[in-house]
Amino acid sequence: MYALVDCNNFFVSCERTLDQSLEGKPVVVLSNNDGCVVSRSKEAKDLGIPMAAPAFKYKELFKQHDVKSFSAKFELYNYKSQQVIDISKSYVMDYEIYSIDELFLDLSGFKYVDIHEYCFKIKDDIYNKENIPVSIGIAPTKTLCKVANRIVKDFPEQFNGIYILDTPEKIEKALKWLPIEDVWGIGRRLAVKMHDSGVYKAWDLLQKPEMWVRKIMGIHGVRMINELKGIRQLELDSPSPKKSIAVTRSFMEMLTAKEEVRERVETFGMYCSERLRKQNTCCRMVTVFVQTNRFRKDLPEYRNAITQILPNPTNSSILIGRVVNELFEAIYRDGFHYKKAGVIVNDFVPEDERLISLFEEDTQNQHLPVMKAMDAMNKKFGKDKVRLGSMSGENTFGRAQLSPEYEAFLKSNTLPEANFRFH
DNA sequence: TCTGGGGTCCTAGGACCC
DNA sequence: TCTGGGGTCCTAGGACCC
Repeated sequence: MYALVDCNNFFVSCERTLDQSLEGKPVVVLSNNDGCVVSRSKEAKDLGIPMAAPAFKYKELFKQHDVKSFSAKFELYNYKSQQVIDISKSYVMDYEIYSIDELFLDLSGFKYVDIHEYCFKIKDDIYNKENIPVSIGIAPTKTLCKVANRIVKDFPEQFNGIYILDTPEKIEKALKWLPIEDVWGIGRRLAVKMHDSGVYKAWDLLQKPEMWVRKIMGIHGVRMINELKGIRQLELDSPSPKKSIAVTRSFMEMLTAKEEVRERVETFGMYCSERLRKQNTCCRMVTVFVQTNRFRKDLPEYRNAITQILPNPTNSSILIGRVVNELFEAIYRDGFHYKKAGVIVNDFVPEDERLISLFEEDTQNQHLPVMKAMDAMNKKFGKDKVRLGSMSGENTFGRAQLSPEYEAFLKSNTLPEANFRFH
């Protein structure tokens, strides 16, 4: 059996560890620029605030019901996440970190242990030490763990945070209850196709011929069906180095000056380079994109992206910055109101296995010591203390004022690397 | 006034090879 | 008259996840 440990409304729970008085009140956490809602307490959900709700549309409601809202504090969330992982993994031999607020535990080999009781101990331990409430869903496959977790959350009084989905009878009952769109791996598009074909519950999908599923959903669908039947198709993954790194942001205000956009894009490129060096890889591809505000139908729309394959893999901020600049020049058009831009790097090779083109000058190795020194100084003295001349050094992204509790937290903790998948 | 920021995997089609 | 077939690699786009 696997267990899925899922932190309840994780970002909000993290905020509550800093301020106990938030307990029992409606609380939301907002994305960058305080744009939209990314985490909601139960009380906030009950007020009808949907996930990803644009904050400006709900301002009145927030005021009316005294909803507390916070800007995201990712250092805090990453730190708490690591604490939860450390506690959970101490109970098992094998585990998989699935996201910032979820991890799978391998319970095979626990034949003679009362799994239910054991998972209660994990849950209580996490709550006692870290003040983070979790739900645990237990089942023979990952997909069924997700279902079990959903059941825990939908029937809180009945299950008290833990549910085991093990017998065929329980599985059948659960799948006849679960809407198809809530199955792990069914997104918005597939949900529509499912409804069109009369599939409304997870159970209905199992009644469809395999060929049909294969045609509509590809190989995912076949795996999904087996997983729902309790036949294991997905193993626990061991942590793997990233295959792409992206730094993208929406701007607080729309930008019309070329140099302002350039400065941001160059900064994004530098962040990408830093993250490449952190995992000791070089990239062979760089992509730059810019776009206008797609919600402003009154303004002309423009979006473009361009990718360059590098002759020699690199993680030098200087070399990547140069490429980013060229690409930016190639796609930037005057006369638009830019709202968002980003840099994405991919196609990685380990730093020490680079194959060098014979015909292109390669200065990566000259840059590396300087870059590593820059990284070390930034680590010691704070983010962006040492930077390239092209960066303005201004804080270009908005963030609300930090609470005193959070300032205290930042001072008192050595923060772990922020390399989790989001959420 | 104001709408997030990351990631992964799969597939179809084209280029190219013999 | 008649115009191969199989394979790989790459890329863009689409789907999904949190």
